[in-house]
Amino acid sequence: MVMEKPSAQLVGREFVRQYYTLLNQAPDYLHRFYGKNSSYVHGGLDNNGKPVEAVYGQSEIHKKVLTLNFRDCHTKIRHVDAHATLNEGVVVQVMGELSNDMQPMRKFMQTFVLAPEGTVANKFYVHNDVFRYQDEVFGDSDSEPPEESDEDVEEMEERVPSPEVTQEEAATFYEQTPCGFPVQLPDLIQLDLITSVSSLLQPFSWASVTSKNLPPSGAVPVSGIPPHVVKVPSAPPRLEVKTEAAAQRTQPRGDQRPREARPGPPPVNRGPRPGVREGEQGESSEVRRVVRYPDAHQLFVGNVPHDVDKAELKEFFQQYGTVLELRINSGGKLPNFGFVVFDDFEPVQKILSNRPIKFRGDIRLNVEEKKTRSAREGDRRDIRPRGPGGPGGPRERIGGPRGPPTRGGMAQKPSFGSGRGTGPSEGGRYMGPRQ
DNA sequence: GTTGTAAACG
Repeated sequence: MVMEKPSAQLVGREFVRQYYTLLNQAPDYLHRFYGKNSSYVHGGLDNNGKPVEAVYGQSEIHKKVLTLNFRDCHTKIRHVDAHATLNEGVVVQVMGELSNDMQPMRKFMQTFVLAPEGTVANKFYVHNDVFRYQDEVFGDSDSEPPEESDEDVEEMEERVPSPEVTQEEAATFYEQTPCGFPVQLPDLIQLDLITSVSSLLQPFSWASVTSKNLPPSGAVPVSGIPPHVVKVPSAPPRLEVKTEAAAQRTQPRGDQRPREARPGPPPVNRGPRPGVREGEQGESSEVRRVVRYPDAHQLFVGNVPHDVDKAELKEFFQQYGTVLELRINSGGKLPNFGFVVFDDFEPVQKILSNRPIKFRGDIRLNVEEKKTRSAREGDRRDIRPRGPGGPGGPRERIGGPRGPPTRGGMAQKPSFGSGRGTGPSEGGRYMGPRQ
C-alpha cells in the first residue's frame, strides 16, 4: 500500500505515547525499543555526584532498566518537540515530570533519537535515549521536588480519567513480540499512518487531558499532519500518559473514594507559576494567558526617566539575568516606575544587593523587590537590627543633631518618603535624592 | 514623586 511518510511530529508524538505507556505498564519490556547499538541513560548520579554514563546495547539497557526499578511510573508530559533529523531519523525531546513508585514528581528532560528500523516502513527504534532529572543537574535551587510531593500527586489523580486506549495499544505491543526476551531486532514503534492516526483520534483522546492551571506551553504542535486526518483540539495543554490500572494503584493515602465522590474542589493552592517565556512558541500564536509572576522574581523600579523605552530598560536589566517581561508605568507626568520580571529570584537579589543601581551613567534607579499591597502593609517590621549601641540611644551619633534620624548606615527606608518598610536591609540602599 | 495588571465560587 501507499504509505505516506508521517511527519516527524506525528512520529514523535506517537512514540512518546507508546514509550511512556510502556514505561508505566510494562517497564520490563522497555528495552525492546532499543537496538544493538542504542545508547541509554536515565538520570542518576554516581558516587561523585556526577551524572552517570550511558549504557549501550539492548541487553545492557535491559539490565539497566531493571536496576531502575520502575514501578507504577507516571509521567506528565509538558512538552514534546520532534524534528526530522539525519538519515530519516527523528529526534524527540520531551520535557515533563516523572514519578516512580509513588515518589514525588521530578522534572526531567529526555531526548530520543529514533532511527528507521529499516525493514519495515515507518518502523523505528530508539537509537539514543538521554534522560536527566532537572534536580540532579541543577542544584535544588530551581527545582523543588519536596513541596511537589503531596499535593501534586493528588492533583494528578484528579485529573486523570485514564485513557483506556493506551492499554490496548500496549497490548498489541506485546502480541507483536510474545516472547519475553530480547529479540534481535528492536521491536519498536510500529508506525503506520493508519494505526497511529486512528489511535490519535480515537482512543487516545485529548479529553483525557485536563487543563488545569497550566502555563500555555504544553501544546504539542500537530502541524504537518495531513489535513483530513487529524484535528486535535487547538491547544492541548498537556499530554498525560496514565492508565486505569495505574490510576487505581496510586491511590494516595488510602483514600479509596472515587474521585467523583470527593467533595470540594481539588486543592490547587500553588503559588503562581512563572509562565512560559515569551519568545519561543514558534508557530501558532496560541492563546496566551496572562501569568502572574511571583513577587520574588520581580523588581520594582522607580525613578525611571520618563523617556526610557522598554527595550532600553530591558536591555539594561538583562545584564543581571533573564528578563521575561518588563512593564513601565508611565502615566502622563507621573513619576515613572515599572516592573522587571526575571525568571528567578536570584537576579533580583543580585540587583538589590548591588545598589545603588546606576542607569545611563548617573541615574540611580530605585530598585526594590516588588511588594504587593498586603506585603506592604505588614512591613513596618521592627525586626530591624538595633542601631549600634542599643535601641534608644542616639548617643552613637546617627545622622547629626536634628537631622533625619538614621541616615546612611542602618537606615531602613531612607527615602521615598512613603515610609514603607523595606526589603532585606543591607547597606547601600537607594538614598533618595537623585543626583 | 512611585508598587499595575485580571478575577472571583464559595
